[in-house]
Amino acid sequence: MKALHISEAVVRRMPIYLRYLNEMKQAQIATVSSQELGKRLNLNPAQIRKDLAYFGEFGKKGIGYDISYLIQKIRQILKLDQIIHVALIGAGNLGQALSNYNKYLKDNMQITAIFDNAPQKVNTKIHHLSVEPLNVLKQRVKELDIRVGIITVPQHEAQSVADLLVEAGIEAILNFAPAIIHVPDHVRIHHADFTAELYSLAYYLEDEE
Amino acid sequence: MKALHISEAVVRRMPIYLRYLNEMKQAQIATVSSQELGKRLNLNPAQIRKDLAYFGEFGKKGIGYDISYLIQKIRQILKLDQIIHVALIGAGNLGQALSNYNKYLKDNMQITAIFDNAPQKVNTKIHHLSVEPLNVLKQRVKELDIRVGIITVPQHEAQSVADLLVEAGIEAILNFAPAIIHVPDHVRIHHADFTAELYSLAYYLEDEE
DNA sequence: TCCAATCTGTTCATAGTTTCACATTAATAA
DNA sequence: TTATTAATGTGAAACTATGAACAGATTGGA
Repeated sequence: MKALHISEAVVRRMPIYLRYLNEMKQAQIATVSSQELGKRLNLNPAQIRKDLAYFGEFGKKGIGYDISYLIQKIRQILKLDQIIHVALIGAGNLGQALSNYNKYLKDNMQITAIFDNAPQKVNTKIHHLSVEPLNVLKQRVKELDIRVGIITVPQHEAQSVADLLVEAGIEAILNFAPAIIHVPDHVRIHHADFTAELYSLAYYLEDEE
Repeated sequence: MKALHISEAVVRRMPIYLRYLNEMKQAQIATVSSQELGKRLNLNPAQIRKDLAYFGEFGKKGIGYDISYLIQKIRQILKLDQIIHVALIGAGNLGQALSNYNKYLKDNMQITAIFDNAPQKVNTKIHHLSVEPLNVLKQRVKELDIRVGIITVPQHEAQSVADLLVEAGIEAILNFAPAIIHVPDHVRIHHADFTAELYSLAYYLEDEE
């Protein structure tokens, strides 16, 4: 069932499904159809059914999907049925903002350590975590079983931080710095690039005015 | 030259090109080949050539692309040859972090107003901009010629803020709230969803450990 | 019980995207 | 001047993703 390769587009939709399913569950709703999901998430219902079918037969004909069951399955698919420890590197404004999200993530992915080299930041607390210097990163990654790194340092430091994370044995990186950074093939990297996102929006503005 | 429809994938790569070209220009480099760009940005050179060729013939055979000229062209394509005024709604941690980026953006897209309804935030200053309440948003959007909105309010307020922006006549929205929000077809919306990005990374972690 | 309605999983067609491969052009060096 | 090298722009091929359509399963009501 899991032998074949799942496209990135499919994987990226799974968390979207998961989040909305969680909302529905909280609203005490028991089942949902692909049609309803599609309307809510602006997706084609056939696409949703197909996405889910890559991983198994989770629905019931005539009924739809049992929400609790589907949540459980998607969590398994995304490996969120265990706690994944995450390190944040860069305790600036953005880093602090992201550590706020920890509350949303707490059951699944957890920011477990924050690193920054600025002397005025080291040892300060951000949401009950002490900021630590980068020279202990490698050791702390091992100790805390950290598998994912989030880079929120300035652009020109991003590559060296990534190198450090790779050396520490991290498996995946989410990079917020506005730069393309390079990592070995065995490390997964996603870019969350606010400026690029904003610039591409400009393309769609009306001409002239 | 611009009659045909350009795919979103192409548009999203343009700011990536632009950013790296700007770096090269700063380093006093005059020309670049698609091969070199591709190596640096992890893209296939043919793809880069084709992307650019959608908009015109900017390169020279045997030479490559003149960096200054290409920067100018991409700016035109992305409509960044004018100042685009942007409103930020939500003066929380994330909103403050994003307004830091204003310095990177200052020549092109500029955060011109910040809105938030929390009484303890209204009238405080963030990088020389006063936080204003949402009830003046519509008026201020007109006055300041604001065309783009960035949503950094909590999830459950995101849709109503989007509605307000649409009503104020905004043309494009960048949504940071972890929710799918709905807008009319004439408004362009992009989602910058940190939690979804992080969750999808988990999929690529090694099984077991 | 049986019909109508609902909704999944999947096949197939369509649409879109990426990559290859090459004709063409420009610069450089012999 | 003439080969050689470097690099673009683009047609065609390969690959990927999306969407329509339908068989089959389940429910609920007549």
